[in-house]
Amino acid sequence: MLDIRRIRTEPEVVKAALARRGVGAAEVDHVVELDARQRALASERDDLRNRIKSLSKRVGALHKDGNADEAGAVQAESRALGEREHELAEEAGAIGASIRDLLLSIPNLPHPDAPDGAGDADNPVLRVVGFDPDGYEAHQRIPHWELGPTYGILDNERAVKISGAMFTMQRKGGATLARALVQYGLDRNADQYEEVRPPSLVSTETLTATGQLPKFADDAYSMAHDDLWAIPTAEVPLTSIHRDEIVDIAELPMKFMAASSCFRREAGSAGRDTRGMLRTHEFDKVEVFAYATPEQAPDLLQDMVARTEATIGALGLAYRTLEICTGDMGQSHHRSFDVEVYAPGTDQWLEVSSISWFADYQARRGNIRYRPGTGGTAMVHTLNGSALAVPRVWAALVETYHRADGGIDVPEVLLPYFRGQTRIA
RNA sequence: GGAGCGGUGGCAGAGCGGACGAAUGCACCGGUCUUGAAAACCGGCGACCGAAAGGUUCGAGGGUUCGAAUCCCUCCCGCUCCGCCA
Repeated sequence: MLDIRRIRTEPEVVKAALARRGVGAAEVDHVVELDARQRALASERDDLRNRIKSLSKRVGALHKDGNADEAGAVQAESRALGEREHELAEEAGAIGASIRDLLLSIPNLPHPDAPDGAGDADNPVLRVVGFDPDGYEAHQRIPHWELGPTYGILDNERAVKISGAMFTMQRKGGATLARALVQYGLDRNADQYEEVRPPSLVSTETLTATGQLPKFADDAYSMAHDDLWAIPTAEVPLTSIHRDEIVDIAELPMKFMAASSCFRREAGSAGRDTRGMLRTHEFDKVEVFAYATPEQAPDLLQDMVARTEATIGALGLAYRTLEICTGDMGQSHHRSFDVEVYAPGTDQWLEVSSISWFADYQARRGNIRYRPGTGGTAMVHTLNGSALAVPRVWAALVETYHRADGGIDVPEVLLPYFRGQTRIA
């Protein structure tokens, strides 16, 4: 959510920033217009309330003096004002609600340094690490959706029987690999991040704070009987840990990490990149998250990117890092980077991490504040990133570590999680 | 799910129709004193909207009233007991 005061005082700046994302100005103009009306009504309403208050005090005083007649007259006057006040309050409230609805749908402003672009094709590649296109053998060029069933470590046919299309099931070493990656992802960040095991089902309010609602309700699973949604990422509950609180500036930055299942309906993407483990309705992910001051945020963002790169690199996988251009940013993003891993069998760069700085966009939705020390309160900044998203890393590992003589090796850094085994299969 | 009790400022906790944005204590921030600190004493101290005047805010939303933290209704949350359960 953008700051309404900013929209009010510099609408042209806001519109120009939104234009970089390809977003039109109609909503901004509408907000400005509604805001002016709302404030005029509120002012009139407040004036009436003030008069009603003074009249009521006089009624009390008059009764005390035994002057019942005059008290009755004042009561009648106050009652009339009250009717008008009620109308004004209702109208102002309704306009206020539409303003909020509009604000919730307007995306965040991109960072000045974020590259301009129309879509994902315009995301600049910042660096490519460990990639040699000719460095892969024929046995590494077999996609994981073939290797998986061959070695009995991926059983999607039965996952579909159990739950439907786009669900996966890992077995034996494949299941161990999925769980090992979760543990590994947490261990890589335990030096600085507090581990959290958050709820997987959250309220509408919680899902609204991060930006999934109201606009992207179709992308999330919801419970029929309760006001609950299945989380699409641990970012959602982590962001709401301090919702509606004023956090102590001395504790910033506050860093959390969590492993969770992530649930996504993937509405509209059926049949796209859905083979094997590429896109599934449920997957595991380790997420890192921080509340920070605006000053702390840029360095934290870079640190999160560096951590993810190191985590992937240590697995012996090739990866590349892209910055997300204005045309490809998520609604809540201020500045964003993706890390993609190379899967030789699939022969694709697979997005395994998205690391983003949200500025105060989510904090305003969630009312998460701190005291900057210059008087008053300010919204915190939020950042988060995938430390390790399991399925695509799983795919890249299985393909990369497939051996010429059969079998799949366990990457060295994952050996501690494999109960003494050195083979995934 | 049923019964009972309860939700008030950062925390604890009074108030239960009329000057209540709300006593008191703790915490916090200034000051006096002190070499410094503690103690003591003095003063300050919620948030939100608004340029200001002013308004909002006692779990949320409705209602009664000239006037609601206080009365009524609905909902949400917590605690205790019962039921069910990994």
